[in-house]
Amino acid sequence: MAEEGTLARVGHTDVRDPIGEGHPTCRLRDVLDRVGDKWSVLVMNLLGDGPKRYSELRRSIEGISQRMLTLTLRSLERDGLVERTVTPTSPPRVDYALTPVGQTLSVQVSGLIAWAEEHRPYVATARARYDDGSANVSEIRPGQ
Amino acid sequence: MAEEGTLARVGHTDVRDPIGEGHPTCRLRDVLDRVGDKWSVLVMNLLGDGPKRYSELRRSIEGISQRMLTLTLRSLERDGLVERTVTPTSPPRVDYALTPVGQTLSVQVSGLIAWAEEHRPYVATARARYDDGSANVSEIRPGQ
DNA sequence: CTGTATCCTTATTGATACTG
DNA sequence: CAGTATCAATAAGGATACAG
Repeated sequence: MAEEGTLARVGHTDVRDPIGEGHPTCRLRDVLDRVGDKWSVLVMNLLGDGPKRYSELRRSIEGISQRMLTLTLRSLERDGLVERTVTPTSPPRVDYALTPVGQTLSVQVSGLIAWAEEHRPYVATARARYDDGSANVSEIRPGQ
Repeated sequence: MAEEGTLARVGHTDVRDPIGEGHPTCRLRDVLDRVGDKWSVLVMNLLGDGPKRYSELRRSIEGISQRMLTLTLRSLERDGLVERTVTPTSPPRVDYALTPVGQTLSVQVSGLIAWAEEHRPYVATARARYDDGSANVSEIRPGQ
């Protein structure tokens, strides 16, 4: 799925699955791709607090480009996870909100985020330990 | 983070955060990257059923290359999420298992997967509807 | 069996400029 | 304000060959 000449969709495999019919891997791939791109979860999480305008999202996320915000939003909209509401006023106004189903996903996402916050110190320590002791071999349990 | 000349680590930002100190975005990025790569979650999920050998994982995942399996496993090990046990027998044997903390993550992952399975039909429908009606403009609520 | 090293292709993201 | 179009850079992933 390359950029076909215009704003392309964010990641996400198509509805047809690439490997085989009911292969368990494929079922999973769907969500993982949905949650796996760089911005979707961040956007979903923000929208979890309530509807927001395009510009609000843009400011809140900080590192995101217009391109990626639009791409992410479109993709979420396509999957029925967020709803886009255009108010064609003088400077146009567009609001985004989680759909009911989108909210159920955002609950899962929150769980993930909670896990992250709780275990970040552990992971940081583990990484330091790993990166440190990568040279010596004493972790293969010498006396066994 | 490019491939530095050898098997490089899978995704994952470093411990230092790239934007700013306590920026909320960065906290999240940690997990999202962990869960966001193509194979980590699949591996964690398999290991959720109990320890498995390298070759078992390889067969179970189907589309994965040796390279990516090793990369993923190393990365998970580095973060203290899986434990690697080498048995230096004649044909070497290596087992991988979730650590206690790894199991807590796998619980979150399961939630995500459950969500996926439950809402896949909805998402598929939403996509079809979106892709279909992309041409006409009647969704901007003409009568408002 | 369990990896590692390379090379190569493609996917993803960012920067920038421009439009209704 | 809320996008879209292009182009360029990078990162991720796969294929293949080789090694302990």
